[in-house]
Amino acid sequence: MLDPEKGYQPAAIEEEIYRWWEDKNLFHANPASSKPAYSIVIPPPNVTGQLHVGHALDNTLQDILCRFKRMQGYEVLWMPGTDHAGIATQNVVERFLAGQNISRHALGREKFVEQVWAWKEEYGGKIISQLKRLGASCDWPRLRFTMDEGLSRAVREVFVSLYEQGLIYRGDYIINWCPRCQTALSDLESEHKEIEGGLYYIKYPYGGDKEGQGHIVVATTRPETMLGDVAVAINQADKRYCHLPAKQVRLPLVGRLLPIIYDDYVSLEFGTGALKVTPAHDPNDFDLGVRHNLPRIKIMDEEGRIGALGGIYAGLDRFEARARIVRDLEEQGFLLKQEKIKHSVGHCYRCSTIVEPLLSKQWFVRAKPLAQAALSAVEKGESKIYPPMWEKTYFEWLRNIRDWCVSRQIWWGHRIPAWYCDECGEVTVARSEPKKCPQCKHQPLRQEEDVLDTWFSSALWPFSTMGWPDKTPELKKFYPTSCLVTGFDILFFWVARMMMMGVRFMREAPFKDICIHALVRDAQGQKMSKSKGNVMDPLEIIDDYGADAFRFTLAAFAAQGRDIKLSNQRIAGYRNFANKIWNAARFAFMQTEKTPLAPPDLLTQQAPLPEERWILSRIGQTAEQAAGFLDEYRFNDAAAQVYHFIWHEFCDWYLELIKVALNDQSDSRQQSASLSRLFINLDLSLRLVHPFMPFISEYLWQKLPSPRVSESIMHAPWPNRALAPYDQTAEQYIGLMMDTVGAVRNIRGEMGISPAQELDLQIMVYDRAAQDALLAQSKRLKSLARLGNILYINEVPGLAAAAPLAGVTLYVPLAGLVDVDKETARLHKEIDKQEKQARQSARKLDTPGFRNTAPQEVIETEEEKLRQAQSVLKRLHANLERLRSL
RNA sequence: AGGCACGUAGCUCAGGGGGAGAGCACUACCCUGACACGGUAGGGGUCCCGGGUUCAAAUCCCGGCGUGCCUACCA
Repeated sequence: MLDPEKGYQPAAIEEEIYRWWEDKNLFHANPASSKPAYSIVIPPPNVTGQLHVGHALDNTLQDILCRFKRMQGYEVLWMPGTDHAGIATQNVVERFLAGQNISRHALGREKFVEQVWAWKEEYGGKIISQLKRLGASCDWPRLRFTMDEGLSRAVREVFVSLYEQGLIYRGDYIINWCPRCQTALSDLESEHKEIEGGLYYIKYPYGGDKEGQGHIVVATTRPETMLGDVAVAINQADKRYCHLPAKQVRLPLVGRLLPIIYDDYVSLEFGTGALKVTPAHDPNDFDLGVRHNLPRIKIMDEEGRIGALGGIYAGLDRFEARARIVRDLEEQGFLLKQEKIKHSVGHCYRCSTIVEPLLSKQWFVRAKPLAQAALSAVEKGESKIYPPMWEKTYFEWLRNIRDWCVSRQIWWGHRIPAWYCDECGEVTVARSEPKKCPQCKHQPLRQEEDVLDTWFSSALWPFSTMGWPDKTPELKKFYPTSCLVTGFDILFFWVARMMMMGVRFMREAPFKDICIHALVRDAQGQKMSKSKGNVMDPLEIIDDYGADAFRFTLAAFAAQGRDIKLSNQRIAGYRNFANKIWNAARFAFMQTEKTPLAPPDLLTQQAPLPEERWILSRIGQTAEQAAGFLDEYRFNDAAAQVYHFIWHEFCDWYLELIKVALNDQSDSRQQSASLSRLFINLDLSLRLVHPFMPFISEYLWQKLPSPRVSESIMHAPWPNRALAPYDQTAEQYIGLMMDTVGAVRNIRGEMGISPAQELDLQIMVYDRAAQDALLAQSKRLKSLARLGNILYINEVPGLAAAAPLAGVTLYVPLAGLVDVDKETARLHKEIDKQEKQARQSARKLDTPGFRNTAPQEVIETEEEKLRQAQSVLKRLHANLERLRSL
């Protein structure tokens, strides 16, 4: 049945098991169910995406929760879907077309969008099938896409109603512009990175009637923007500029006269205290311009080139222009000095091009009122964030939120439902395309070319996927969702905005809990990236170790608030764990070949053995604790609990103990009863494993010869105290026995007595209950500790080795078993050897040349050797002591 | 610049006012009829440093040092 030669072979069963689950429709969530609801919406991966370890972590955690809650009797909806991922996808397809020498512009908008759809049809399913390999139990027939019919309707509905409520507006503001992607970006999409740049000090000579009588020095990192300067600003409190001779300066290279203005915004510390003001190309200067009513001179175009207003520099790329202007300033004596400076500069989060702050007409969402509601939902505890430290970050961002630029000058996305009348200039925002202008009746109207930020549709995900704006049974049953599981990297991009939209349009926060997990890194703690070549492919990991082992590793690592350092070594460890489970089950199955299962009435007649009561008690305890941990999203603690239970309680003790009864041919009734109970306990134990390791647990569960409570382990109840009652007596009995066996084994190991050698044991008892407990266990005690006779005594015999326990002291008579003289001689020899080793290592470490010249590893080896030798010495001396006492 | 986290065994990390823990790695012995992807036993730590609170601090507080991350409109 289970091939003993090869051990557990995950690849052989995973696909089959998954197909069976799908065929049986076991992931389906029924909104009409009377069970309590539990729901999660998947963070939709990009349609063009490949499954990476981040997805694997995220979805493993969600799957663990879903499977756990299903077993606890909830009607579970795990809503799957994919995201159209505006700029990212457009870039991918653009690059693909570029490979065929086709440019997006040559193709035209309509054809290009067709191409993207075709791309999506071809590759969009890839990540879904990859999620299936992970074991994700999503309700796949519900699969949604942010640009499908229903979700697009939700997007239009939200946009129009926000517009009607005055929460969406269009206007000229400074936005982040990516000259490569040729689109506006939101503040979040501009990633600040520290880079080395130049700080240029430029002389602006006094102008007007003070022409040629000195100058003011301004400092800038972007000298090319001076072409758009309209003023120089100083702080009134700045003593250096108390008595300026002039009210104007002349702009070098250009010759324009600029007013000197005064504003508190200008820092006294930075640069020279004088600030050049360029309202069309800097967000602060823009604000200054508004305050002081300054003109806006836009000198750069959308491709990052100097425009017509840039005079002789027109047509130059922004960085060429910078170099040219610096050169010209220098030649003409305007450049005072330049220094190197480290400063943070915005980069496009999709293509890493340096973002240009640009004056542009865009659509904005008024964020403050929406943010306020999202804020108070968490403050009031309507939604809880785990771990709580993220709350602060969440609050901080929402409190300082700025309006959200939602228009993008790309083609792939939801086209903004606004129409322009070229006749009268009227703008119409509507749910469906208006035939003619409502003002002047002109037709046809021209639709807005821009599309929405991809995060706009993601923000609606928790309710749009459930059919909103219709009132669907799904919304009624499953909204708000129980939990959102995601990485902290999209806390603002996505989580905060879902909160904003959810509270606004559903009047209820979209999640009861928000579980924020960390990032997956490589074994050295480096962020995985293609350029570093340290990317681990989840599919390769699954091929090598199995999905279960991979999942368990992720869960075991998912400690709150700490990044995950993934290593193959660790995954191999949990692969071994899967194998352990496999072999434990194999042991049970093998017993059926020689022992019949007990009929039901025999099970009621035959009282359970202490170890059977004990393991049941442990199952209950493990189930309880693991459940508690999962409810607090402490996946690592839950996983550790299950791991320890299976390996170190179920396998190490229960299986070893029960072998005694299973092999006792003199009592076939007990054999049968114990075998049947073994399967019951295996059944319950597999359930504890199932959320973490769904494949192996289902496979083995299906093979159980005993009757099962449900078609799949997926719907087998999570063990509780009713199924696995607490048994204090059994826990005490077995605990004492475990200690006793351990003590005997310790003596055996330390004294170098062969495991095959049968030992006698003398027990001195101070506690009557302990004696009774041990007496009752003597058969199993003999088997596990390989004992001959057990003797209960009242006084200390002359020749013995002792190990004290609670209530008893154990003596193992060693006369005749250990040749004291021979063993002593051996130990002395060994000690000499270790001392020599230690001296050698110590000497090497002491040699100055050694330390200075040797590579790090050599030193570590010597230190390791020294440490090792010292610890061995310590132990050898202890054993000598012991021998002397014999 | 501000904020948040972290510093515990060789490595990766739990824990958290009174006994210093796990997994892996390491050492020794064992191919014992579930499993060598295994078993049994064992070694190993100034819990970053300095102060304070306390009968008691790895744990709480303050201050350092170090590391990582996030936010930000300082030219």
